[in-house]
Amino acid sequence: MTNEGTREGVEPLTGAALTRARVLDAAARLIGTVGLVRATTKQIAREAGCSEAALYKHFRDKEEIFVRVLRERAPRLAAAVAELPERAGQGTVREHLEAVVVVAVPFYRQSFPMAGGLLASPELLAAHRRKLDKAGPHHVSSHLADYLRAEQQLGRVAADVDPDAAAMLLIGACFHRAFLEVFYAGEGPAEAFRPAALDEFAHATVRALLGAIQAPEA
Amino acid sequence: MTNEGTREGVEPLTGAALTRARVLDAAARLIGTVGLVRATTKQIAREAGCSEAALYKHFRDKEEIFVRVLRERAPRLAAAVAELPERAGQGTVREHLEAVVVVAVPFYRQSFPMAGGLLASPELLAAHRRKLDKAGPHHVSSHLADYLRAEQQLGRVAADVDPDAAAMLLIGACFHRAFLEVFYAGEGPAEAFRPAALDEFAHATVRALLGAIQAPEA
DNA sequence: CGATGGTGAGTGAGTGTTCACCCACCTGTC
DNA sequence: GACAGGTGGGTGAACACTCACTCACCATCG
Repeated sequence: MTNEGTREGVEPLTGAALTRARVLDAAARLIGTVGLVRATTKQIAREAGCSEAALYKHFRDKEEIFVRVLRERAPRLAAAVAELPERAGQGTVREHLEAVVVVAVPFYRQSFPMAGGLLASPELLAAHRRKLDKAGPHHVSSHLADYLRAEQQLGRVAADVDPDAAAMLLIGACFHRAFLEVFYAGEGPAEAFRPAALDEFAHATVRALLGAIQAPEA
Repeated sequence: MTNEGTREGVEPLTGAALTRARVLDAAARLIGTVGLVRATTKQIAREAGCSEAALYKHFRDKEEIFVRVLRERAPRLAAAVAELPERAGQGTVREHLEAVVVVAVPFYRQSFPMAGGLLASPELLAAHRRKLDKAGPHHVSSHLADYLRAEQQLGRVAADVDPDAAAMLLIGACFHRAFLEVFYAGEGPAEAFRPAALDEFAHATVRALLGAIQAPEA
């Protein structure tokens, strides 16, 4: 219980904050391994090395633990994409879009087990939605569309393209890919969904988006 | 076993089959309204107008009810897309792709609440995955890719396009769109996700996929 | 024909288990 | 000694599922 930064060294987390962090880590780990429905208060407490009652010294209820995990432990996808418009004109469009894919797929993969629990329970979903003022899931594609619009004005993206539709295509592909990775975790047509294939996926997907699919004469 | 329509006359479903159908309808309705976690055996029985025990005369356990709902009540998206390759060369590519969008989005929208419950519970997911021999979710995009390949051989789709990546883009957009519709059901930026907008979405998305996004000189 | 027994559908009243959550109490630190 | 942080033990509620039983129906047979 006495804690100098002996073990972590970098982070001088004191008792209370340390326990809080351990609870969030435990919850995140359990959600990823055994799923949201088996991530019970008893399991979280055991994994965090404290009692069930201790959870309620730091969080109002179980739902708040999950909300905090989603907000404090998830990669900041929306924020990363929101910075893209500023980079318009630098590097290549292809590089930026591939970077989005490489960030977005793991983010969605990690978020799916938790989001799944929300989709299965409209009341949880409504509660969570209210807390996501400007970080809602639709902002990812809309920020990406903003970036494409900026590149359009710079002439690096064709003028007759609908930025919203193009952004939806790319983000949707990442979203679907992440779903398939979770769905076939460990089994199924795994060779296509192994993490090492992410770079290939990013390359092929961005290439398809950038290219024309319609034959010249058709 | 003997089944004349003596009582109903109009309804070919007699006692046992009727109850079974009512249970599946009730379960599907509850999943869509109160969510999977609140779709308890008690609620299903009440909604179906029978006792809880009666459920177990027709289904081994609760999980089997959900599996049957998913298999017998959901639109057959994979089957519909699987027929596409035969239609290569007929009509226009645009028409076929827009038709896919119009079918896929409602399908995914309806499936999300149930799939969400699966994602939140790896054991349910594994059980369900085993029963989906050739109807797994990755078949949708792979069948669509087959169709694009067929059109490619007919010269109606550019030869240098990766059919798998293009299919993933379109299906992914539908998948993501359906997710957003469920997530923002009733609230949020609803104007963009109203059902009436589905045709516009299909048109814009397919147009973006068919067009080139990269400027000629870049 | 009418008694007998088998059968599938259905039920009310439970079963054991698991869950989120909480109370009374302890303990180290300012 | 006040108090934040932490605990063991418990609580009522909800859950999926079961049990012993009823009832309607039907085939068989004395």
